[in-house]
Amino acid sequence: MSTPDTFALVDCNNFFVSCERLFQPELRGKPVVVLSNNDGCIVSRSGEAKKLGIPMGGAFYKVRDIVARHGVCWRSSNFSLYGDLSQRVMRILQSFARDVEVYSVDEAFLAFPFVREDIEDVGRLLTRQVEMWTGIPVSIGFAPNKTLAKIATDRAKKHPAAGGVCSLVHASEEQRNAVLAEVPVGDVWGIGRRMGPFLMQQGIQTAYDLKHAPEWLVRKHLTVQGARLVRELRGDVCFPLARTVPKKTIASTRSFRRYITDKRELAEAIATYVGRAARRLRGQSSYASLVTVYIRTNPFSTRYPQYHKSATVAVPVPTASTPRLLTSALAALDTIFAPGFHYQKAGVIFSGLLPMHVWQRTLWGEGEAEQEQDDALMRALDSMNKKWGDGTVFVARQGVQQPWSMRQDHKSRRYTTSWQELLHVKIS
DNA sequence: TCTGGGGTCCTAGGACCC
DNA sequence: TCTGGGGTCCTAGGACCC
Repeated sequence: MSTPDTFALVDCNNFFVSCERLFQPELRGKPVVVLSNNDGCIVSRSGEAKKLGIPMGGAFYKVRDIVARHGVCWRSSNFSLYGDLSQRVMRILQSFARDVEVYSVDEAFLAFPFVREDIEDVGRLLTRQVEMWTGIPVSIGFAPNKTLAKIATDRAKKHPAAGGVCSLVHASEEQRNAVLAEVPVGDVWGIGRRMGPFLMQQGIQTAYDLKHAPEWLVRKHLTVQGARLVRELRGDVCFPLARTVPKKTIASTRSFRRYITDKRELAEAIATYVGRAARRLRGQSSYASLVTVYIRTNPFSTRYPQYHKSATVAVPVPTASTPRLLTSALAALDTIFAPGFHYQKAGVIFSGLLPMHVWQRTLWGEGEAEQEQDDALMRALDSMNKKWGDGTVFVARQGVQQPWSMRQDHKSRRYTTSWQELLHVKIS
């Protein structure tokens, strides 16, 4: 594939809040926030909530007073709803461009093999279409590469008069420089918490400064990824559109509703996470060869002593079988568990993933029958859970009560993915 | 009382080999 | 007396993203 001539980034505005508003019109025009798992952090804010100074990613309990004073509405996160709406948006984008990279739940890069004069009209058509068909407002930025498209999209959001569209495709060098000079260096895609302040210290305040950073500084202090980023600011293409490839690691981690001190409860949580991650592993037709388990106390706590540890074990034979992966995970837990601590979070990570068919081809018959049996059993389990709902069949070790499972006090219904929770509309 | 979850990529440093 | 150095592979951990 030759290098595309135009890149676009489509970004859903306040995505989780927009999803909640779609089915709860009473939330429109009000300050709204959506919280992370366990109702811990703020992960999405409406424009009204941003204006109140509620920080993105901040701890919810720290802004309780603002919430009370201004009547801010809040919702626990509802990922099955967001995932479903995300897919609908992405399908529409795929009808606009052949090359689409779904970058995250609320963002996608598009590539076009042409440069057109009327690209902003295309953008307006696209944003209208998405909003009309899904109810989700989006912004779009066009540019000659991904890094600049990201900047264009941010600009589109800041200047709503332009209809949620911004293009840097036809901008002259001077115009582009003027735009870059308004972007703080820390807001550039790929410059984070550590590099941002460091670059500022070096006198590099804006994206424009970074674009013109001296070569020695780029080589000495930026990673290869950082050097590519600088080249993209200059207009080169260093980050091509990525194809959808299988994940290299699959993780399931959660913090608990309350502290766990009991090893048996910790094992229940681990078993639950193994089940969840193993299902996603099978979803991409992979086997895992390594299982990592980690446990930790609350790093913010000053009341209790700190402890965190992880262990990685190789499974005897790469597998996607929940019970076999669980055996390895519990063995790993045995090596790291220490009594007397208040555990706040645990996680399971599968790595060393390989495609099932590749593995099976290299198998020499040894263990093949067992593996086929495992796979058949898991297929049956997955299809039952798909048919009758999650949690119909599970490994007993997961526990039934799960008193440690996460807190979600203000969760909206699964309007689009659960028959029991479908939106009922009265037609008179 | 209460601070998320799931990823990718890169680098440094140790082990090992010749 | 004087005890190398370069390459590769692996892993842990950091930085960054949404």
